[in-house]
Amino acid sequence: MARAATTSDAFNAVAEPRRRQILSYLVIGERQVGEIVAAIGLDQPSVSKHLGVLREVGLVHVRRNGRHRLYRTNAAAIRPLHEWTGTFERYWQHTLLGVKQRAEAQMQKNSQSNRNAPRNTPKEKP
Amino acid sequence: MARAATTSDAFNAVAEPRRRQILSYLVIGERQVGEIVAAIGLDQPSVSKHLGVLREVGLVHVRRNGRHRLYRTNAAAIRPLHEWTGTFERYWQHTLLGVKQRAEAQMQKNSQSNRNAPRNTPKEKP
DNA sequence: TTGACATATTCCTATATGAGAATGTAATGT
DNA sequence: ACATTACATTCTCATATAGGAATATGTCAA
Repeated sequence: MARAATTSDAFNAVAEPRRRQILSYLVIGERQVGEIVAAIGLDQPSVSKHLGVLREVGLVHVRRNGRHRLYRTNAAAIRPLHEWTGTFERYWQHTLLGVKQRAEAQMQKNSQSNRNAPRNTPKEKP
Repeated sequence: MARAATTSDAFNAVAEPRRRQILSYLVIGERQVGEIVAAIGLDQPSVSKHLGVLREVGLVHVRRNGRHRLYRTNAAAIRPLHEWTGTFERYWQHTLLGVKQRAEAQMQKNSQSNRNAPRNTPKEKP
């Protein structure tokens, strides 16, 4: 069997980086395709195709307004992904730090208002 | 350009359902490949290949023990996915219910200890 | 050494991309 | 009616699977 279709579920649809970009962009509010094209920096047909995939799995909603189409992110469709990844939360909390150290880190965070916080988990050695 | 490799990042690796199954199974603790094969119900070579993908993106760790290899989920590698999906949280909270109704739902949840809670977001009309 | 067991890798093939180019379609203005 | 604007769709192609079958590698036991 080949790889599952990108339209088979939200997990597959979101695997493509440009589609994640589009979703992040469209969560702020409705935008027409031309705006997305300008914001993402991809040609119009490619954007339309990505929007087609997102539409098919329900990750975006469309509304027609004259000759424009207004897209917006359907955040609710992302929720299952958040919940699945969330089932691992209690495990990664115990991965790198001991309980005591995490408590200290928490206090730091509370007092220092968390500036320059790294966005992602640091890469691990291969 | 073709589709990005499954090994290009955690998003792509996790798009495959069997790999998600494997990750959920291996988060409990170390298991050897034979156990995974039995638990997942897929032939051994396929499981080995899925494990190879998960290894390459750092979603699992391996340890050799005699002729067995003990795999376990590296939950920390799932965290970036949880965080990305989490950026949409405040939007889906306002999708279906008004503030008042959500408050009521919250009280119900607190008093009733949440039995028979649905696992996923219900499907939407096509 | 030889054999058995546990995993990994290679080869094969049908299928599905994502981007680029070209074209189709619908709505609006004049 | 016609040109223009705003999107969507179709076609082509290089590339990457996922699974099945077969085979290779590595480790222990006798």
